[in-house]
Amino acid sequence: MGQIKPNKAPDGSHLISPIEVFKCLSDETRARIVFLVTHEQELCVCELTSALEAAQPKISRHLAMLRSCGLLEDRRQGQWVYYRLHPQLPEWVSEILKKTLDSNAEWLRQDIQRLRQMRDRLGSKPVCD
Amino acid sequence: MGQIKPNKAPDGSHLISPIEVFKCLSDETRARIVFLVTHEQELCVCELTSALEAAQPKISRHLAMLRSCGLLEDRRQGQWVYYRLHPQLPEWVSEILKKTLDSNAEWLRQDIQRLRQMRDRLGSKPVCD
DNA sequence: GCCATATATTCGGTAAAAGTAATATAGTGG
DNA sequence: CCACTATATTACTTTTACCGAATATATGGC
Repeated sequence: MGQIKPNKAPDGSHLISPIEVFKCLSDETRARIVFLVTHEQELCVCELTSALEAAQPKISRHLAMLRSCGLLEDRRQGQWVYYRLHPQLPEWVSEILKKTLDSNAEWLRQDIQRLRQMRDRLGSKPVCD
Repeated sequence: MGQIKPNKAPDGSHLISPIEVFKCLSDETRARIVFLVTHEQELCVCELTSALEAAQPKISRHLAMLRSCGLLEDRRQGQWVYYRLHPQLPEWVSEILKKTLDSNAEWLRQDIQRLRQMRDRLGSKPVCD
């Protein structure tokens, strides 16, 4: 995965090639991140490490790739960094994300469940929010 | 890309994971093959080598991967082998192929053009048909 | 400034994927 | 059976991508 800076298309959406998109989604860790974020709107890094049960540097490295190709956008809030789908994602990309997610719900079940459990465990405590 | 034999889902469609699909499409040669086939319904190997201007063994190797994961189906006719999208492809896969193709027409333009030129050059001669 | 927590980056090793060249198989027509 | 064309496969080399461990940076609270 090279480091490609996203350019703008005439309509203001990001210029991102099919290959780039599919490369992003061809790694299991990245795919789970992208689809979790698609499902949950916004997630911080610690939620992702919990949900995926993966080491933090691993998640961060993949997040960097997803950022650099324009699929995700990050937003810092205090010590936390939140990731969401890039708002200027071309329509066809959001479409295939949604379609794939809807048709493969079972696939993400465990990750989503771990996410819920983590949130329940934290209860109303103001951590990571 | 491993050699994974496609299994059947309850509805008769192939069981193919999102990751497998995206891995197939993450290589430029394979993506061009798949989208060309999506666009043209059916293509034989020699048409693909011409359209992509690639060595025949290279095309054949990628075709083997696309076959083994259930994305393409092959059909032999005389000395030619024709490839098409696998008829039992899950609906979500055909959807994202169509959507991606429609939204990235420019991307395949040259390949399609070379295909047309090849066909024009052969004219009505009964080669590769 | 110091410590704790959250996140990012770098480095070195390794394994998987892609390319090239050579060779094998399959079908067709003589 | 032989020669020819189309396609597939194998063996080898090179490149790319991923991972783990260590380290760096950023923020918040004292």
